[in-house]
Amino acid sequence: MNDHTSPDGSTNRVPDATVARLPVYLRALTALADSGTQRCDSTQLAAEAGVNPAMLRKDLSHLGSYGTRGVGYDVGYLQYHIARAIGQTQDWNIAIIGIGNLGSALSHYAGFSSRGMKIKALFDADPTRVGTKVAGHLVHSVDDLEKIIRKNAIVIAVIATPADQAQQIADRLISAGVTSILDFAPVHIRVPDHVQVRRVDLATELQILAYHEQKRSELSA
Amino acid sequence: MNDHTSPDGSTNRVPDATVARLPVYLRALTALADSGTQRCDSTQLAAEAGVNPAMLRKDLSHLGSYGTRGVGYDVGYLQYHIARAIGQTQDWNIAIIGIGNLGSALSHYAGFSSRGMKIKALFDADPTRVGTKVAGHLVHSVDDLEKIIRKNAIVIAVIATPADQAQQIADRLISAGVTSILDFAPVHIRVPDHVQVRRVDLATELQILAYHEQKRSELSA
DNA sequence: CCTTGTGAAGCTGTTCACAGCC
DNA sequence: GGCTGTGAACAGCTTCACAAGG
Repeated sequence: MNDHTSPDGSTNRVPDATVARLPVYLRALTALADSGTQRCDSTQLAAEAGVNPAMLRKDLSHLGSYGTRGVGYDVGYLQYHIARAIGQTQDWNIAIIGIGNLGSALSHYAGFSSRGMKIKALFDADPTRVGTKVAGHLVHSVDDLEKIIRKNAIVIAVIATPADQAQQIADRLISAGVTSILDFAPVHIRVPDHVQVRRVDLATELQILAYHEQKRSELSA
Repeated sequence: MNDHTSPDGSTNRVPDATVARLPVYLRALTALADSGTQRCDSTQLAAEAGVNPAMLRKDLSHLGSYGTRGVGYDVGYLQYHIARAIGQTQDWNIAIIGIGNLGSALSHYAGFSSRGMKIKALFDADPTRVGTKVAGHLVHSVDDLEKIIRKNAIVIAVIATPADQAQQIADRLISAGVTSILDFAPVHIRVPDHVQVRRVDLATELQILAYHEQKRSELSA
């Protein structure tokens, strides 16, 4: 037995790699639950999530002991405990800055709200977009960024602006209280230590695939 | 000195973690070049890319020895060699399947073509979308998938369909010759060993940020 | 003298294999 | 008997610190 989520509420470190997989497990469990499955073992769940069963068990062991030896896991029970661990029991208000093609697509994305991510404010610098509605949300002027972020106490924001504006927008978001940023702009943004940034680089993903394709074709040379 | 890209063309293994950062370095170099910088050292370039200078140097050492001790790197020279290493000297034809909000945004994304990724074909299952033009490209019926993929010898494809169609589309793509898939659908897709998949999960990225936000707020409890 | 390129050390993450428990 | 939970072995990645070399 382990220390995990101690009775007094003090929790210990879950490895980053594990944290990144917990939402995947949760999604896999939801899929099982939707298909009427009430119990599963680590092999099934791992297959659904696309990982090795040993890794799944090790990951879950960082949260606590929510399975039954010789039997497996109760889908609903495990679902609840993972959801709890990753903060899925509460909703998070988010803002999206830059309502171009990508920002607009993100605004429409149904996967956010089903995961507890509530879009609370959209911003754009283009006066022809300000005042329009996208996916049912009013697009605010970026001039009102600080005011609206503060008023709604938003701490998670998505940057979908052109590269040359990302740093400046990040600085303003942080000054208004944002402490987590998802960055789609293809530049590294500099932030203070207390702010976390995750970057998603769409072109880079394709370049990584292309690298391996190239290696493959070199073999036939 | 090292074995690296041997004279006979046989290359050796570059670590995956390095491959994933090479496009970032290339982008950083392009930014420097655009601002008129001709020479840089590992500290500058690493700062631009958001990594530790030692890691940058170690990464580059897997490609060869393209710097000058006591001086630094020639921007254009290094740019060329990284571009060469990741296959950026040729263009890659890609297909996008699922032209909803996300697929449409990806079709418009300028960052692809500037990185050598040429959109060659768009597909959708919705008859009201088939035949329309998105970002200058005709949307084909998914019925013609195999035919068009084969005709254009496309090996890299992007799946932006709903989750429940992703596996079936992947199977069809692979049967038509695709060997690299970028998957935006929130499910793990099963593929043969010779096919590589990279998954981008937008909601998961926000959930990871939320996890750390939650940890933070627990401290004040 | 300055910065690269790189062994070696240290760290993190993954897999194995089996003890523990139902 | 069978599956979980986990120590121990392993593999890969990052950082350090310095020798090599312009």
